[in-house]
Amino acid sequence: MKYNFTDIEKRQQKLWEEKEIFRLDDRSASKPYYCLEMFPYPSGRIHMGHVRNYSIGDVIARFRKMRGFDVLHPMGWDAFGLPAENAAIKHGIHPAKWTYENIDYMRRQLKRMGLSYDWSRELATCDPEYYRWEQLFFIEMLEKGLVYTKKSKVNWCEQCQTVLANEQVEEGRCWRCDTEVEERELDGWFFRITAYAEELLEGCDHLKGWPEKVLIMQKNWIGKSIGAEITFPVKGKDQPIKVFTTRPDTLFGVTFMSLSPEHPMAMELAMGTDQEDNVRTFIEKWKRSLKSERYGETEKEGVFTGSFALHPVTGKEIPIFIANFVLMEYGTGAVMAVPAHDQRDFEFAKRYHLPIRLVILPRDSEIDPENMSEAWEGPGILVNSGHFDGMDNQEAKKAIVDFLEKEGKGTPKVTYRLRDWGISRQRYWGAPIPIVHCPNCGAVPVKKEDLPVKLPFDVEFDPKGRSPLPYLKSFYETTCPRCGADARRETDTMDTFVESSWYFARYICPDDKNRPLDKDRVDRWLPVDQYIGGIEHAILHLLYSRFFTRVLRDLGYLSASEPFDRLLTQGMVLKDGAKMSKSKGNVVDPNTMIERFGADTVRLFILFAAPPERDLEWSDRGVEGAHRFLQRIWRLVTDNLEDLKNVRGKEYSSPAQAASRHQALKKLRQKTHQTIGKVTQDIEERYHFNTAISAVMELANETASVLRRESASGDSIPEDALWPVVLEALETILLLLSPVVPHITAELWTLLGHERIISLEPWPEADKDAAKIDNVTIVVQIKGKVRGKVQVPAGASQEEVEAAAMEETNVKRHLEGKEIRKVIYVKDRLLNIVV
RNA sequence: GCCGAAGUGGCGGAAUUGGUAGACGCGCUAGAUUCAGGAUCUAGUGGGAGCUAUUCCCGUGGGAGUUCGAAUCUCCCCUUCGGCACCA
Repeated sequence: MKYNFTDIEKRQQKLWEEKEIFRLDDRSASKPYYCLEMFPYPSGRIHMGHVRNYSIGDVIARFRKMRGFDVLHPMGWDAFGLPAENAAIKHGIHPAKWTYENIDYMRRQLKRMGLSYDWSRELATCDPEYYRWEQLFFIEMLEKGLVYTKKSKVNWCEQCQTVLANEQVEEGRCWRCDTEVEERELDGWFFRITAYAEELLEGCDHLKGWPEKVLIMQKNWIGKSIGAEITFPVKGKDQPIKVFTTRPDTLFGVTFMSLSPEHPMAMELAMGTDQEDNVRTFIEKWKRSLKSERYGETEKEGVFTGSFALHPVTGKEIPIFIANFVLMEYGTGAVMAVPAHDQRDFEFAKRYHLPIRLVILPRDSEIDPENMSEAWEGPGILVNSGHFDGMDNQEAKKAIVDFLEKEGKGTPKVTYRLRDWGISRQRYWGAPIPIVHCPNCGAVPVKKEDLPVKLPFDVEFDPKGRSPLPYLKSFYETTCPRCGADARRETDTMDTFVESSWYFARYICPDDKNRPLDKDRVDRWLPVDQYIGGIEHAILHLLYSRFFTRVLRDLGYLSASEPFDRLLTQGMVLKDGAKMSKSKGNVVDPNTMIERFGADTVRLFILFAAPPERDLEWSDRGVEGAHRFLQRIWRLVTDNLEDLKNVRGKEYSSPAQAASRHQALKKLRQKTHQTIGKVTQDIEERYHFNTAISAVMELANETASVLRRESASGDSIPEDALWPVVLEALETILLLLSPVVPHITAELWTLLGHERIISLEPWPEADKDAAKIDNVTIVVQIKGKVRGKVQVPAGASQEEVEAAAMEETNVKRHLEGKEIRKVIYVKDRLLNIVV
């Protein structure tokens, strides 16, 4: 019988669909398990990254199901986004049509992979029935003060004709098209993610099932700094300048002050001084410079303002500079400069010949205050610091802030790097922001009962790429929900990351027409037990989802604080050492591979070639190898089908009895049950599918070798003993492999005469007695070098093993004339004799 | 610059807690089968030495250390990848 994977896969998939075996009734589940993979953007067709992502998720979902869990395993589409609009401009096809056609095609592709999704829960985020709820959240967040609008400097991508969030700018470039980002002043809507900064940071410590790497990236992104805000009076002015510092201990080392060129007082300080022209020139030059020129480590430059601040403790005059390296967005836009203990201030002081005043003396290294070559940023003892002298600098931080606070000159302060999430996009293909701009009332939310604000379909696309919405009268012309006056509808749409920040919750109740989330149902399933996706979302999507979950919790929609209990970040799929991409021409198309080898082979290869978190090198030879293995399994069952089927009909020995009748069978049975243990552990605890698969390969090899020896040496093993043990081994192989290669195992399972679909079978349990090893090989080392091996019964005492070891000729040879000083014995493993 | 991860045969990788380094697969070599190729099967496959023995030496990026014993722990260095990047 030939392994006709095309027919088999088609037939099995049809059967699963007809019998709805992966459909879940979430309300009657007694052992809920939520397995989720990041949903795809319907870009056209799936790529190997998707294949890997979904194969990993499918093994976990199928495994859990066989372990008796009620598995929620949904799939949907992250369907809003710019490529759809670009396609519209380029090919004249409507974004909706383009998107839904892609969804249809990609859904077929996913189905061909044999993934165990409950397709009845499928959703697309561009569906008004989906985004209407998001508009509702927006309004409720607005009511709670979690949404606000402001005019601000934003990241603008000219190519995409839209604003980008901070998280979407990578090295000063657009995350999507790599265009250099410009700065623009624009009105925009913001989600107050900073209100949750502390909670999001603190939450990282409880996400035990997340990779450390992702948590560190999130923590860094939130960027908490503990310090103080200190007020410096300005000589001859009423208004003081506030600075933020994490080093209040260095307060007495302040010799000047640096302001950002964007600081509101920058120009004012220079007015009327002889520095006025210099400062104006400097600021103007800075404003003209590109963001990319300011970015990174550029030469420190600045200009004196002509004004002086007064040291809050000593009252000494401190020159105020404008400096190119001071960021307006962080802290207060002004810094107290301590050149002796901050490298940037040090470089600046050197360049402009400003005094350097040492106030922290390191304990063990010598510093010559006259000839410092770099700032000392380490710990030490305070000097030149008035009555704080002699104090440890860590203690001094608190002491000085306490002192300033008492004097009314400073307060403890915590600052975060995280900025609020700008969600306005000047794009068409997104969820409309449910706001109306009224000349009398200002920005007014749409009435909840009027939701959704539907995205209009009959639009003309602008070849320059601008959104058509601001030009579409029928859309923007409206009346104020509050006063009824003629008003203009908001024409920006929401960042598509908003949709993906809560889709995992909607999958639980996609059928609910009356509310976004049914709390009772949602609370049973969230957080997601296992989430799987690419590392590229380490900050973006994963941070936004964590934020959104907390918002929904505080709006009363659900109880969870975290969306994802465990997170698995899979590595990339590479070809010839590089990420697959059209421009490099190293793309391997999943379709081609599935046609040539079948979905099972592709799944098997991709899971076998590397552990999931690591990058995976695509290898055509490796795929052939995976296919060969499946062929072997196929033959192993079909070549012996009659004998195997006979086992149940005839009065054969039970596997346990049969094993006791022949050594080779005992060994095979032992291997069978050991493999169950190993595979279960590898999948359940470690997600190391590669080693799980290799363990099954070993069992298959052992089974084949028993059969081969049997046929070669005639009838040394009685049939009624052989076949029960071989059948047990083969059925175990099928069950253990079924989450990985569901089609071939299902087919063979049926051929062996089983009525029930293999995916509905319980996961095998290892028989501890059968798996037990009775003889172990103990390594005998002499001074840590292997000199021999001895066979002893498992659990043998040190005396027994020593006695056996002394019989070994090679061991004897090495011990000759030497004195045994010490013997180390590790039970069932090794004996080390030290001479 | 800072933070993090990784470095093991010709290749992908294994070694879960410090205890036989190289499981499993790919590739390669030889043989069987075959008209041939492919497929399949069998045996071998880290390097070196060798009185061919149940042998010895070397070997997990490099160097030191801890230990009876280190791919695994500690310190220093090198390389690659990822993240952040003047965050006061």
